[in-house]
Amino acid sequence: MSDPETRFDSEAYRAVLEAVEKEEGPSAPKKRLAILAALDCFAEFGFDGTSTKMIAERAGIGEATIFRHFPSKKALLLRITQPVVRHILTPAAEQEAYALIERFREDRRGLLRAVMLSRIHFMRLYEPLVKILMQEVLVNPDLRSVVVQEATPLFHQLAGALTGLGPETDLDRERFFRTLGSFIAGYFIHRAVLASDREWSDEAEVDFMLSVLFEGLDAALGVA
Amino acid sequence: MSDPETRFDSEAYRAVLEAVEKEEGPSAPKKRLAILAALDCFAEFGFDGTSTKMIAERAGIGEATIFRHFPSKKALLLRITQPVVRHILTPAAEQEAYALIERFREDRRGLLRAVMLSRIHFMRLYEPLVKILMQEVLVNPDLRSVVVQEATPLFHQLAGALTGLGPETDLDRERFFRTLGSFIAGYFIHRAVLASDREWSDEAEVDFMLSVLFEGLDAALGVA
Amino acid sequence: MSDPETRFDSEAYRAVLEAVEKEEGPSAPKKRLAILAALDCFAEFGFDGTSTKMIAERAGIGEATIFRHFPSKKALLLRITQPVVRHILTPAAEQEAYALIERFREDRRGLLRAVMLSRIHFMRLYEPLVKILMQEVLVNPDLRSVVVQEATPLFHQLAGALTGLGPETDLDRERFFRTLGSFIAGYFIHRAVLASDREWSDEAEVDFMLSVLFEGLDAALGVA
Amino acid sequence: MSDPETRFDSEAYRAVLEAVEKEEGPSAPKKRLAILAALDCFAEFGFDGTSTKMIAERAGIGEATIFRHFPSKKALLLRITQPVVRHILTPAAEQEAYALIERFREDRRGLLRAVMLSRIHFMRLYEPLVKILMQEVLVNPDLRSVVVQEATPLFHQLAGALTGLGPETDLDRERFFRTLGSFIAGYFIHRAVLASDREWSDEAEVDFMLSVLFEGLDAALGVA
DNA sequence: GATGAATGAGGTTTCATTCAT
DNA sequence: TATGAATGAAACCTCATTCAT
Repeated sequence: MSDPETRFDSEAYRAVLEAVEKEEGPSAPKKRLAILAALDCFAEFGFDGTSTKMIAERAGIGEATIFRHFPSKKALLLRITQPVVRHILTPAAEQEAYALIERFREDRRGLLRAVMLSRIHFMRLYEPLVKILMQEVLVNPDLRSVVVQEATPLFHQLAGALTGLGPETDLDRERFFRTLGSFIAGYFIHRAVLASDREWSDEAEVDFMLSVLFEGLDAALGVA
Repeated sequence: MSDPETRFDSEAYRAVLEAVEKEEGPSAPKKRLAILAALDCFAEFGFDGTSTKMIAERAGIGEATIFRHFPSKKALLLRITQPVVRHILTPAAEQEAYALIERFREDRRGLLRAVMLSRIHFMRLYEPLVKILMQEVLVNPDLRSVVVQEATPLFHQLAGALTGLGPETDLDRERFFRTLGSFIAGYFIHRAVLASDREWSDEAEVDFMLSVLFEGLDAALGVA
Repeated sequence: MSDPETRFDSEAYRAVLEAVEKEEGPSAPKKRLAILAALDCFAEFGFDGTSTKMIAERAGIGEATIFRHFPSKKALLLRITQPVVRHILTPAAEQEAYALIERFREDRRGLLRAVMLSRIHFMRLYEPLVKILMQEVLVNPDLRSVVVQEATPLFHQLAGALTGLGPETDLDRERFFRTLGSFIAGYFIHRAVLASDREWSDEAEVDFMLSVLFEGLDAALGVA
Repeated sequence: MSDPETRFDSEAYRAVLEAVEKEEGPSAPKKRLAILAALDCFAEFGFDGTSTKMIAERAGIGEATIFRHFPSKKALLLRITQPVVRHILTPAAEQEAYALIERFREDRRGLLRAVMLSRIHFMRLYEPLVKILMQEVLVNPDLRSVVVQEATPLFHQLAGALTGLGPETDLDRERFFRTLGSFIAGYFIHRAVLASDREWSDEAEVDFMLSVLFEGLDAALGVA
């Protein structure tokens, strides 16, 4: 493996680090390496599939150093994921949502487009972390409830803006957001896991989805 | 924990057993218990989060018995998942696809409805196994390629029947199936992971999705 | 590996079987296979390096069958080695020694030659078993004392015949037999372990050794 | 068992440690204990007859500590035996051989005497290790080839010095060294295994052997 | 702050052996 | 007689974590 100092020099890793340090203050250089290597390993092998030895090796540090900075392996996971889930997913997203709602006041399609693109951008930005979350959510009830709790208010806020449309019920909203969430999740899974080698235009993809959503499949296929 | 003999007496467990035994021949009673307990644990804790001791305890058998029937823990995972992925997902699904294509010759919407319902039925039937697959696919390259390999021909077959519609390209097909796949995956995730306590009508859900797909979101919300 | 029925069809294996059956009476066919496979494995991997599973596989029988015929793995070892050590090494050798002593009454060199050739023949005949003994003697005190006990009377008997020669002491005798034993053991080790692929003439080797013993190294090298 | 710190305080153990540390650098104190205890156990029970738990107990350390210093049990064996076989058996012996050859230029008997005494001294010095080698050489092909490889050049070198004597052939040399090797090996086996309680004078033994070798058995027995 | 050394607990797997058929 | 199934005990080895330096 390459030099640990340069190995993690991509946008994704820097973004997670930034989020973590926004909560914990600036960290010692070896702590940063530990965070980045853990992020990398958890995403690749899963939490239980990663040993602290692997992290230490990939970070180029001693195994004991990890425990200087984090009380346990589980804490390391949470100290990496929570800041991103909390500080990034929620408040930033909420702020952003306000701004978008303001900007696309009457333009529902434009609003939806902006939301989807921003969420896809987010997922691309935090790709390794999102992979970790997807795995852990299936297995770790704590993390599951954190994600659900943090994400729902955002959903409800958007719901108000996006739907002003005739006979809506809670069931409808839920269906609507499930549909929206599915699009995004499915898009990410496809891109990140199954077809990670191909390059796509996010904008074209989103426009296709919007065509389907607003005009139906036939129209979308005719248009795309 | 309840009596192992009756603990796994649900449709889901029976279906997986049947699929496994179709490949390996009928198995000794304790081997069956091992399979079922492993299925249960892997789905609940993930592969790496499950110890063979846990499986043995949940199955009510000795730990060594597992290794009489499976050469390793990894092999146990594959011998449970592969038959379902292979014998169930593919040939049965292909056969079924033929029948459906025949039956809904001119009725694209009807065909799509039938396909979605059957896939959702499948996911419900093999729920624990599907959970395992979702986790492992993110982490286990072997299983990943098995899934991709087994699933793609089915996709391509359906593509021919479902799309006969103006200017199609490979890109369109892919988008179309990603959209379809996302719907189903998202639906399953939502149902199985995030809102596992609620009861839904699969039919109503699918009809909503079809409305969106064929007539667009507004029409769907107005109709649903 | 080849068919177990024909795999062990060599002189060495037949000789051990014969020795065992002389003590225990004729044995069931699968018992014979167990004995032969055990002989084979013990010689190749050592007693502790051989598992009952390996024996069963090499014999083409079920693992449990071994325990039908032998109460334990250790007993299996003893029931193979003891008959050969007891009934073959000792009484037969003693009888043979009598005969040789009679025949070579005045011819010490001829007697020694006959003894060495017969012992080398014995080691060749029971090659796998001798390998087993060499290993176990280093590790298994029981077997060690059995071998020492069984072998010493034979040594003393020969001593009387071979040495009638000036100032002998017990120390001399011991040295003499150590020298003799070393020749044979070293010859066997060299042949069986270190240079198992080469073919030698036992007679030429023994004649060389005898030259050394009776005339000294220079004479031997000049003669050989 | 006695205190591990003092248990292994004999020349034999110190010599092996020194050889190992010459290759690997100085080792942590518990690593040294692990090496010594392993040496002890392997010599007493054989490699397969020794468990890592036994080693840990005899060393007075935790079982896991062994695996911090050696990647596997097999590696532990090799890391103990190889340095002795390599650094001691070969280069030192070669150097020594040069010196002896120089010193006993015309005195073949003196040279042979010195070589035998030095080899016997070596075997006494590394007694437990030599026991291990004798066992493993019969069972472990890796070690077998290491020993053969390391030992042959030394043999050939000595051959040139010792034999300058009329009609020699490769066959003669081989026989000669087999004879020599047999003497030494047999002497060691007798001393270490079969009659470990008795005390001998190495010098008297060697002189007896040399008498046999140079003047023949009768002369030797008359002289000894 | 950083780490090599150390380890108890626990992981997967193997073993010799028993038992039901 | 023969064996597939079963297993407690123990094998080798890994893990997350602590501690002395």
